[in-house]
Amino acid sequence: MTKQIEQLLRMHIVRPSHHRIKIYQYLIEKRNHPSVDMVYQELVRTIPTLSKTTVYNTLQLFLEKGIVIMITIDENETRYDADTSLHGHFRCSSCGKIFDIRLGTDAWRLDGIDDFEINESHIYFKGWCPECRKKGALQ
Amino acid sequence: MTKQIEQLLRMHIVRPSHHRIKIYQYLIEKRNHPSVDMVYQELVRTIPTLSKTTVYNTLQLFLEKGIVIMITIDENETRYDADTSLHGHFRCSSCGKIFDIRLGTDAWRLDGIDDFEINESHIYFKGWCPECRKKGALQ
DNA sequence: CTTCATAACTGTAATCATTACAATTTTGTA
DNA sequence: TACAAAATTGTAATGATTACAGTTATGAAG
Ligand SMILES: [Mn+2]
Ligand SMILES: [Mn+2]
Ligand SMILES: [Zn+2]
Ligand SMILES: [Zn+2]
Repeated sequence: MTKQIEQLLRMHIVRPSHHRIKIYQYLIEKRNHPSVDMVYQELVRTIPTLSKTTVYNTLQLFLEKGIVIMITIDENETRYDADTSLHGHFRCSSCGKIFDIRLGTDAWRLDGIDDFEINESHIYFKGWCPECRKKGALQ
Repeated sequence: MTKQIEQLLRMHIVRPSHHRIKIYQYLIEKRNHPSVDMVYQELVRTIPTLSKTTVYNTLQLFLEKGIVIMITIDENETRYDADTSLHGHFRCSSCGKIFDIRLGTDAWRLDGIDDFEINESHIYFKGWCPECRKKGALQ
Protein backbone atom coordinates (compact mmCIF):
# COMPACT_ATOMS: atom_id res chain seq x y z
CA MET A 1 0.00 0.00 0.00
CA THR A 2 2.68 2.45 1.02
CA LYS A 3 4.63 1.50 -2.10
CA GLN A 4 1.65 2.33 -4.30
CA ILE A 5 1.21 5.71 -2.64
CA GLU A 6 4.91 6.45 -3.08
CA GLN A 7 4.55 5.58 -6.74
CA LEU A 8 1.55 7.86 -7.17
CA LEU A 9 3.20 10.79 -5.42
CA ARG A 10 6.36 10.40 -7.45
CA MET A 11 4.33 10.29 -10.65
CA HIS A 12 2.92 13.70 -9.74
CA ILE A 13 6.29 15.16 -8.92
CA VAL A 14 5.74 15.02 -5.19
CA ARG A 15 8.61 13.62 -3.19
CA PRO A 16 7.11 10.89 -1.02
CA SER A 17 8.14 11.95 2.45
CA HIS A 18 6.85 10.11 5.48
CA HIS A 19 4.33 12.81 6.33
CA ARG A 20 3.06 13.15 2.79
CA ILE A 21 2.48 9.43 2.52
CA LYS A 22 0.55 9.37 5.80
CA ILE A 23 -1.60 12.33 4.81
CA TYR A 24 -2.41 10.89 1.42
CA GLN A 25 -3.11 7.52 2.99
CA TYR A 26 -5.51 9.13 5.42
CA LEU A 27 -7.45 10.69 2.55
CA ILE A 28 -7.87 7.52 0.50
CA GLU A 29 -8.58 5.24 3.46
CA LYS A 30 -11.04 7.40 5.37
CA ARG A 31 -12.75 8.90 2.32
CA ASN A 32 -14.40 11.34 4.71
CA HIS A 33 -13.67 14.67 3.00
CA PRO A 34 -11.71 15.87 6.01
CA SER A 35 -10.72 19.35 7.09
CA VAL A 36 -7.10 20.14 7.89
CA ASP A 37 -7.85 19.73 11.57
CA MET A 38 -9.43 16.30 11.10
CA VAL A 39 -6.29 15.06 9.33
CA TYR A 40 -4.05 16.63 11.95
CA GLN A 41 -5.94 15.32 14.99
CA GLU A 42 -5.85 11.77 13.66
CA LEU A 43 -2.23 11.70 12.50
CA VAL A 44 -0.72 13.54 15.47
CA ARG A 45 -1.59 10.50 17.58
CA THR A 46 1.01 8.41 15.75
CA ILE A 47 3.31 11.27 14.72
CA PRO A 48 3.55 13.40 17.89
CA THR A 49 5.93 15.89 16.27
CA LEU A 50 3.53 16.62 13.42
CA SER A 51 2.84 20.29 12.83
CA LYS A 52 -0.51 21.54 11.61
CA THR A 53 1.38 23.80 9.22
CA THR A 54 2.71 20.68 7.52
CA VAL A 55 -0.82 19.46 6.96
CA TYR A 56 -1.73 22.82 5.44
CA ASN A 57 1.38 22.86 3.27
CA THR A 58 0.97 19.27 2.15
CA LEU A 59 -2.68 19.58 1.18
CA GLN A 60 -1.85 22.80 -0.66
CA LEU A 61 0.88 20.94 -2.53
CA PHE A 62 -1.48 18.07 -3.35
CA LEU A 63 -3.95 20.64 -4.68
CA GLU A 64 -1.35 22.25 -6.93
CA LYS A 65 -0.27 18.87 -8.23
CA GLY A 66 -3.88 17.94 -8.91
CA ILE A 67 -4.07 14.83 -6.75
CA VAL A 68 -6.72 16.23 -4.41
CA ILE A 69 -9.62 18.63 -4.88
CA MET A 70 -10.86 21.33 -2.55
CA ILE A 71 -14.47 21.23 -1.39
CA THR A 72 -16.03 24.44 -0.10
CA ILE A 73 -19.36 22.98 0.93
CA ASP A 74 -18.59 23.78 4.57
CA GLU A 75 -18.72 27.51 5.29
CA ASN A 76 -16.22 27.38 8.12
CA GLU A 77 -13.36 25.25 6.86
CA THR A 78 -12.24 23.82 3.56
CA ARG A 79 -12.48 20.09 3.01
CA TYR A 80 -10.29 17.90 0.83
CA ASP A 81 -10.96 14.88 -1.35
CA ALA A 82 -8.46 12.52 -2.96
CA ASP A 83 -11.16 11.39 -5.38
CA THR A 84 -10.61 13.82 -8.23
CA SER A 85 -13.23 12.29 -10.49
CA LEU A 86 -16.31 14.29 -11.42
CA HIS A 87 -18.85 13.74 -8.65
CA GLY A 88 -21.14 15.75 -6.41
CA HIS A 89 -21.35 16.10 -2.64
CA PHE A 90 -24.05 16.18 -0.03
CA ARG A 91 -23.53 17.73 3.37
CA CYS A 92 -25.91 16.76 6.17
CA SER A 93 -26.98 19.83 8.13
CA SER A 94 -27.50 17.65 11.19
CA CYS A 95 -24.43 15.41 11.55
CA GLY A 96 -22.13 17.38 9.24
CA LYS A 97 -21.05 14.31 7.29
CA ILE A 98 -20.21 14.79 3.63
CA PHE A 99 -21.38 12.13 1.18
CA ASP A 100 -20.40 11.44 -2.41
CA ILE A 101 -23.16 11.80 -4.96
CA ARG A 102 -22.68 10.15 -8.32
CA LEU A 103 -24.33 12.15 -11.05
CA GLY A 104 -24.97 11.35 -14.71
CA THR A 105 -22.80 13.15 -17.22
CA ASP A 106 -25.79 15.21 -18.36
CA ALA A 107 -25.90 16.88 -14.98
CA TRP A 108 -22.45 18.32 -15.65
CA ARG A 109 -23.13 19.36 -19.20
CA LEU A 110 -24.09 22.95 -19.80
CA ASP A 111 -24.87 24.75 -22.98
CA GLY A 112 -24.72 28.32 -24.11
CA ILE A 113 -21.73 29.49 -22.15
CA ASP A 114 -19.14 28.63 -24.74
CA ASP A 115 -17.29 31.85 -24.02
CA PHE A 116 -16.37 30.66 -20.55
CA GLU A 117 -13.42 28.36 -20.06
CA ILE A 118 -14.34 25.93 -17.29
CA ASN A 119 -11.57 24.37 -15.25
CA GLU A 120 -13.53 23.17 -12.24
CA SER A 121 -17.10 22.03 -11.68
CA HIS A 122 -18.69 21.58 -8.28
CA ILE A 123 -22.15 20.34 -7.38
CA TYR A 124 -23.19 20.54 -3.73
CA PHE A 125 -26.36 19.61 -1.93
CA LYS A 126 -27.34 20.29 1.66
CA GLY A 127 -30.07 18.78 3.75
CA TRP A 128 -30.60 15.70 5.90
CA CYS A 129 -28.89 12.38 5.42
CA PRO A 130 -30.89 9.11 5.62
CA GLU A 131 -29.65 8.31 9.13
CA CYS A 132 -30.47 11.72 10.56
CA ARG A 133 -33.87 11.67 8.90
CA LYS A 134 -34.69 8.44 10.71
CA LYS A 135 -33.52 9.81 14.03
CA GLY A 136 -35.42 13.03 13.45
CA ALA A 137 -38.58 11.15 12.61
CA LEU A 138 -38.49 9.33 15.94
CA GLN A 139 -38.43 12.46 18.02
CA MET B 1 -38.36 51.32 -5.52
CA THR B 2 -37.81 51.84 -1.82
CA LYS B 3 -41.52 51.23 -1.28
CA GLN B 4 -41.30 47.91 -3.09
CA ILE B 5 -38.34 46.82 -0.98
CA GLU B 6 -40.17 47.81 2.20
CA GLN B 7 -43.09 45.71 1.07
CA LEU B 8 -40.89 42.71 0.35
CA LEU B 9 -39.07 42.93 3.69
CA ARG B 10 -42.33 43.25 5.59
CA MET B 11 -43.74 40.24 3.76
CA HIS B 12 -40.82 38.21 5.10
CA ILE B 13 -41.21 39.50 8.63
CA VAL B 14 -38.23 41.80 8.42
CA ARG B 15 -38.85 45.29 9.75
CA PRO B 16 -37.71 47.63 6.97
CA SER B 17 -35.17 49.79 8.73
CA HIS B 18 -33.12 52.30 6.80
CA HIS B 19 -30.02 50.12 6.82
CA ARG B 20 -31.86 46.98 5.83
CA ILE B 21 -33.44 48.70 2.87
CA LYS B 22 -30.09 50.02 1.70
CA ILE B 23 -28.41 46.64 2.01
CA TYR B 24 -31.18 44.84 0.17
CA GLN B 25 -31.21 47.53 -2.48
CA TYR B 26 -27.47 47.10 -2.96
CA LEU B 27 -27.95 43.39 -3.58
CA ILE B 28 -30.69 43.69 -6.19
CA GLU B 29 -29.20 46.68 -8.00
CA LYS B 30 -25.58 45.53 -8.21
CA ARG B 31 -26.31 41.83 -8.70
CA ASN B 32 -22.61 41.25 -8.09
CA HIS B 33 -22.76 38.48 -5.46
CA PRO B 34 -20.91 40.70 -2.96
CA SER B 35 -19.02 39.84 0.17
CA VAL B 36 -19.85 41.57 3.45
CA ASP B 37 -16.95 43.92 2.90
CA MET B 38 -18.07 44.89 -0.59
CA VAL B 39 -21.49 45.87 0.76
CA TYR B 40 -19.94 47.73 3.65
CA GLN B 41 -17.36 49.66 1.62
CA GLU B 42 -20.01 50.89 -0.79
CA LEU B 43 -22.68 51.84 1.75
CA VAL B 44 -20.40 53.44 4.32
CA ARG B 45 -19.79 56.23 1.81
CA THR B 46 -23.38 57.42 2.18
CA ILE B 47 -23.97 56.12 5.71
CA PRO B 48 -20.78 57.10 7.55
CA THR B 49 -22.02 55.67 10.86
CA LEU B 50 -22.58 52.21 9.35
CA SER B 51 -21.01 49.35 11.25
CA LYS B 52 -19.71 46.27 9.52
CA THR B 53 -21.36 44.21 12.23
CA THR B 54 -24.70 45.53 11.01
CA VAL B 55 -23.95 44.25 7.53
CA TYR B 56 -23.09 40.84 8.99
CA ASN B 57 -26.22 40.79 11.13
CA THR B 58 -28.48 41.98 8.35
CA LEU B 59 -27.27 39.47 5.79
CA GLN B 60 -27.58 36.73 8.40
CA LEU B 61 -31.16 37.84 9.03
CA PHE B 62 -31.91 37.88 5.30
CA LEU B 63 -30.52 34.36 5.09
CA GLU B 64 -32.72 33.11 7.90
CA LYS B 65 -35.77 34.73 6.34
CA GLY B 66 -34.91 33.15 3.00
CA ILE B 67 -34.63 36.33 0.95
CA VAL B 68 -30.95 35.83 0.10
CA ILE B 69 -28.78 32.78 -0.46
CA MET B 70 -25.21 32.18 0.60
CA ILE B 71 -22.62 31.34 -2.03
CA THR B 72 -19.44 29.59 -0.92
CA ILE B 73 -17.69 29.61 -4.28
CA ASP B 74 -15.01 31.93 -2.88
CA GLU B 75 -12.73 30.16 -0.42
CA ASN B 76 -11.92 33.27 1.60
CA GLU B 77 -15.23 34.99 2.18
CA THR B 78 -18.89 34.14 1.76
CA ARG B 79 -20.85 35.87 -0.95
CA TYR B 80 -24.54 36.71 -0.98
CA ASP B 81 -27.21 36.72 -3.67
CA ALA B 82 -30.72 38.19 -3.54
CA ASP B 83 -31.68 35.99 -6.48
CA THR B 84 -32.96 32.91 -4.68
CA SER B 85 -34.04 31.11 -7.82
CA LEU B 86 -32.29 27.90 -8.85
CA HIS B 87 -29.24 28.92 -10.86
CA GLY B 88 -25.54 28.17 -11.04
CA HIS B 89 -22.48 30.38 -10.65
CA PHE B 90 -19.19 30.84 -12.39
CA ARG B 91 -16.23 32.45 -10.68
CA CYS B 92 -13.40 33.79 -12.84
CA SER B 93 -10.03 32.80 -11.47
CA SER B 94 -8.50 35.89 -13.02
CA CYS B 95 -10.75 38.86 -12.21
CA GLY B 96 -12.71 37.22 -9.39
CA LYS B 97 -16.10 38.20 -10.81
CA ILE B 98 -19.00 35.85 -10.16
CA PHE B 99 -21.45 35.27 -13.00
CA ASP B 100 -24.91 33.72 -13.04
CA ILE B 101 -25.27 30.54 -15.06
CA ARG B 102 -28.76 29.50 -16.07
CA LEU B 103 -29.06 25.75 -16.20
CA GLY B 104 -31.80 23.53 -17.52
CA THR B 105 -33.93 21.76 -14.92
CA ASP B 106 -32.38 18.43 -15.88
CA ALA B 107 -29.04 19.64 -14.53
CA TRP B 108 -30.58 19.90 -11.08
CA ARG B 109 -32.43 16.61 -11.21
CA LEU B 110 -30.74 13.65 -9.59
CA ASP B 111 -31.87 10.10 -9.22
CA GLY B 112 -31.12 7.34 -6.80
CA ILE B 113 -30.63 9.32 -3.64
CA ASP B 114 -34.22 9.29 -2.51
CA ASP B 115 -33.15 8.69 1.07
CA PHE B 116 -31.57 12.13 1.26
CA GLU B 117 -33.71 15.17 1.95
CA ILE B 118 -32.33 18.02 -0.12
CA ASN B 119 -32.87 21.57 1.07
CA GLU B 120 -30.23 23.38 -0.95
CA SER B 121 -28.58 22.81 -4.31
CA HIS B 122 -25.48 24.61 -5.50
CA ILE B 123 -23.68 24.37 -8.81
CA TYR B 124 -20.36 26.21 -9.14
CA PHE B 125 -17.89 26.51 -11.96
CA LYS B 126 -14.44 28.04 -11.94
CA GLY B 127 -12.23 29.09 -14.80
CA TRP B 128 -11.77 32.10 -17.07
CA CYS B 129 -14.50 34.52 -18.06
CA PRO B 130 -14.84 35.67 -21.68
CA GLU B 131 -13.23 39.05 -21.02
CA CYS B 132 -10.20 37.61 -19.22
CA ARG B 133 -9.78 34.98 -21.92
CA LYS B 134 -9.51 37.72 -24.52
CA LYS B 135 -7.00 39.66 -22.48
CA GLY B 136 -5.04 36.52 -21.79
CA ALA B 137 -4.95 35.65 -25.47
CA LEU B 138 -3.37 38.98 -26.33
CA GLN B 139 -0.43 38.50 -24.02
C1' DC C 1 -45.48 65.90 22.98
C1' DT C 2 -43.19 62.90 26.66
C1' DT C 3 -42.48 58.00 28.41
C1' DC C 4 -40.96 53.72 27.95
C1' DA C 5 -40.22 49.13 26.23
C1' DT C 6 -38.34 46.95 22.35
C1' DA C 7 -35.70 46.48 18.35
C1' DA C 8 -31.82 48.01 15.81
C1' DC C 9 -27.29 49.49 15.65
C1' DT C 10 -22.40 50.36 17.02
C1' DG C 11 -17.66 49.51 18.46
C1' DT C 12 -14.51 46.67 20.50
C1' DA C 13 -12.74 42.39 21.81
C1' DA C 14 -12.60 37.44 21.09
C1' DT C 15 -12.44 33.48 18.11
C1' DC C 16 -10.83 30.61 14.67
C1' DA C 17 -9.05 29.13 10.12
C1' DT C 18 -5.36 30.15 7.37
C1' DT C 19 -0.82 32.11 6.01
C1' DA C 20 3.94 34.05 6.61
C1' DC C 21 8.28 33.30 7.92
C1' DA C 22 12.51 32.30 10.21
C1' DA C 23 14.73 28.51 12.50
C1' DT C 24 15.54 23.58 12.64
C1' DT C 25 15.61 18.96 10.96
C1' DT C 26 15.70 15.57 7.38
C1' DT C 27 17.08 13.84 2.95
C1' DG C 28 19.66 12.65 -1.16
C1' DT C 29 23.88 12.80 -3.24
C1' DA C 30 28.74 13.39 -3.90
C1' DT D 1 31.12 11.95 6.16
C1' DA D 2 29.86 16.59 4.17
C1' DC D 3 26.76 19.63 2.48
C1' DA D 4 23.15 21.81 -0.19
C1' DA D 5 18.31 21.38 -0.99
C1' DA D 6 13.95 20.11 0.60
C1' DA D 7 10.86 19.35 4.25
C1' DT D 8 9.17 20.35 8.67
C1' DT D 9 8.35 22.98 12.83
C1' DG D 10 6.69 26.62 15.92
C1' DT D 11 5.29 31.02 16.51
C1' DA D 12 3.43 35.23 15.03
C1' DA D 13 0.49 37.69 11.81
C1' DT D 14 -3.60 38.06 9.10
C1' DG D 15 -8.31 38.32 8.11
C1' DA D 16 -13.13 36.88 8.23
C1' DT D 17 -16.59 36.15 11.43
C1' DT D 18 -18.88 36.21 15.98
C1' DA D 19 -19.88 37.70 20.83
C1' DC D 20 -21.35 41.05 23.58
C1' DA D 21 -22.22 45.10 26.18
C1' DG D 22 -23.43 49.72 25.61
C1' DT D 23 -25.95 53.24 22.77
C1' DT D 24 -29.42 54.89 19.66
C1' DA D 25 -33.68 54.74 17.04
C1' DT D 26 -38.51 53.44 16.79
C1' DG D 27 -43.24 53.26 17.63
C1' DA D 28 -47.11 52.69 20.60
C1' DA D 29 -49.47 54.46 24.86
C1' DG D 30 -50.82 57.97 27.54
MN1 LIG E 1 -16.00 13.08 -2.75
MN1 LIG F 1 -26.57 34.52 -8.72
ZN1 LIG G 1 -26.71 13.27 9.04
ZN1 LIG H 1 -12.46 37.41 -15.54
